[in-house]
Amino acid sequence: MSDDPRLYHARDRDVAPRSDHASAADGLNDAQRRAATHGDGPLLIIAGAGTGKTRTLVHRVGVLLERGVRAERILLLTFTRRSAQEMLARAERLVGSASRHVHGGTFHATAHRLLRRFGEQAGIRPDFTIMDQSDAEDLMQFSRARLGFGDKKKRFPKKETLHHVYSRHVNTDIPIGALLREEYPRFVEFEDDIAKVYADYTQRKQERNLVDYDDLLLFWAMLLEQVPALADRIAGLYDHILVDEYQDTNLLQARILKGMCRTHRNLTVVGDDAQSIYSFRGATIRNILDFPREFPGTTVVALEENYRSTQPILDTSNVLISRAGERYTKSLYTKRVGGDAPWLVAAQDEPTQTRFVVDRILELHEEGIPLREMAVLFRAGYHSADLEIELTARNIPFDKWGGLKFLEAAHVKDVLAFLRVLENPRDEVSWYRLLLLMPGIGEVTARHAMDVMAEHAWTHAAFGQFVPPPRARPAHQALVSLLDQLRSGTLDEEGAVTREIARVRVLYDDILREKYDRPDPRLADLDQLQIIAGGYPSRAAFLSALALEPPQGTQDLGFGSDAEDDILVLSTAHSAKGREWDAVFVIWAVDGYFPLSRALGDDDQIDEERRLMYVALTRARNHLAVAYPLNVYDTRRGADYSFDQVSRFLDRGVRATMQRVVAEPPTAQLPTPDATAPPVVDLRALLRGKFGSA
DNA sequence: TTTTGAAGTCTCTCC
DNA sequence: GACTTCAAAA
Repeated sequence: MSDDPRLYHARDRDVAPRSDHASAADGLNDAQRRAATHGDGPLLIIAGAGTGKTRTLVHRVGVLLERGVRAERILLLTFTRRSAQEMLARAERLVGSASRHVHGGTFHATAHRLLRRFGEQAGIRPDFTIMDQSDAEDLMQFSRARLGFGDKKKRFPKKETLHHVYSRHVNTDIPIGALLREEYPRFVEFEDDIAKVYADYTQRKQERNLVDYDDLLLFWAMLLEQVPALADRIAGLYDHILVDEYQDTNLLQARILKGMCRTHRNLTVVGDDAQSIYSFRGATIRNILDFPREFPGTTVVALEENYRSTQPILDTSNVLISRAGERYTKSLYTKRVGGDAPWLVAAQDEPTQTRFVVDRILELHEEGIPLREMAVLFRAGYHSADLEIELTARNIPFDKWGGLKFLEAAHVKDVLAFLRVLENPRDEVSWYRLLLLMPGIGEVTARHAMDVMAEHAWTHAAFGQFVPPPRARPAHQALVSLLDQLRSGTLDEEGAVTREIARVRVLYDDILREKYDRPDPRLADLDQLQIIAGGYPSRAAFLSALALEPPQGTQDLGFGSDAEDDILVLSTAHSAKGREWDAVFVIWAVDGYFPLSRALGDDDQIDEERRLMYVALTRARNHLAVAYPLNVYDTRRGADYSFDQVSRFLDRGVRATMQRVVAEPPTAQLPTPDATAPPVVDLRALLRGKFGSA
């Protein structure tokens, strides 16, 4: 729950004692020191890629502690759980255990903690369930259907679209109509109906005690802006607020920061406008560009000396980003000497590209670079499919970041639905999901069951009151007894959640085996889920943490990482942010892939894709290779083969900083068949025989 | 009337 | 390869 210490404090670990004479400001360059030792008042740190941003922030925390600021009065907001942990761990190494009580986490996790604590006084029941994005979309679908927009009289936006627009509206304050005109002109005519769906959705959430991601931020902002008594208490919790990756915050988050700084102005934000890559979720570069105006008297410090990459890699990156529109102009430089120009690798087709990357990885590995010091980056999760097959075939261990998440897998969500219904009997989304799993229960029966439960005020016994049609009776029976069994269990006991999942699986595993052709990997996922559950003190803590701090994938779960810690990383460019590797490969640098084709019409989106490419390139320390296949097998475009162009971001100027390499096609050629010779084996005849042609 | 199976339609990024 | 839409079976 909110007190789960793992989320907010640095992990306990051995700490090297600090010399009494050292200062947290030691070992920094001038600009970094200016930022770290800045006194009170707003501070904006413009930090280019690889310029020691994290280091500076960590040292600033150290300096604040040295000045006597109490750790628990410092709030460190980061973008991902990983960076929160990393920073707190580093702070602890720097200044010792004093830093252990610094509060750190993502905006959403922090909002969650505050809402559990203060929400009740603002009408939010403290036992709310957090919906992830797809849950929220499902709930939106209920509203859509209930209002009669499900019937296909006219093209009405899909639940994903409805949710996307809703979310953007909440995060950006842009009116619904404007969003529709901008992004979905064909739905402008439905504006009034869409507003009705949103009203229903909002009410539904309240009745069902559900909270979506956007609500977490929205309620936080509302507490600060509209409930003066609570606002003072909440803002009064902290004397210093530090925000990482500020370029990826949105208007709502900026409002929250403003509210949190009502009693003081000790706000430090760090960001790089050139790395803003989250506008799709409402992030706006304006936050960072307008910061000095919003907070008059801001001190601005720019970090431009790069400690990560070789100069040739920076040259390529600098030219690439110089094509972008509005930004804080800065040019990265390094004192590192030498280094090869990045490679621009032309490959005939995808297999050639794959082959090249794998061969080169092995080559570098031979030269002594561990696999974990190498990464392959791409625009979208599915771009690595061919590579994953090849790596598996050649026994190269890899870890994939981004893309399909463990928790988004249908079978994991299924099991969680049972737990969520126990936790919050009004959780309509989970009830629906769970009911549809049961044999003999379909959409109509499920709806009916939920109507009955609503009539009985969603009490625990309500489901038992429902009289199912004959076909569904065994399923109903089984469910009722399972839920009774689970509810009679003790809650706060060690390992209770794991045991609950085990009980659910007595029923669910059979359903799963029925549903999927290859059930084993999915059953293994559920084993993993039970293991993760073992780490949480209660069901509520488990469910909340899962929504806010999802494990990246099976490898994140503590398995494998010890047994095989030399693992290659495959990652989307988004998930790679904030990380660095000795050698980086960017694949699919092709127009339509990177940038993605759907961004092609829009200058702003193209700019964002360009920044994303910049993020990818600047992950590399010593070796950088950008590969593009010339011929693409792509059924989406109608043709089996299309001849593609190298990404527009690699224009003449950028290419001039790179060296060209031509990937050799895979050498293992099949022998050329002799068309005139008779077939050695007539497969068709064999096949006919196999089925005993009549 | 309800459920289930099959064909058809796309495919991003994350808290 | 996952999810929605459409038609057939119980």
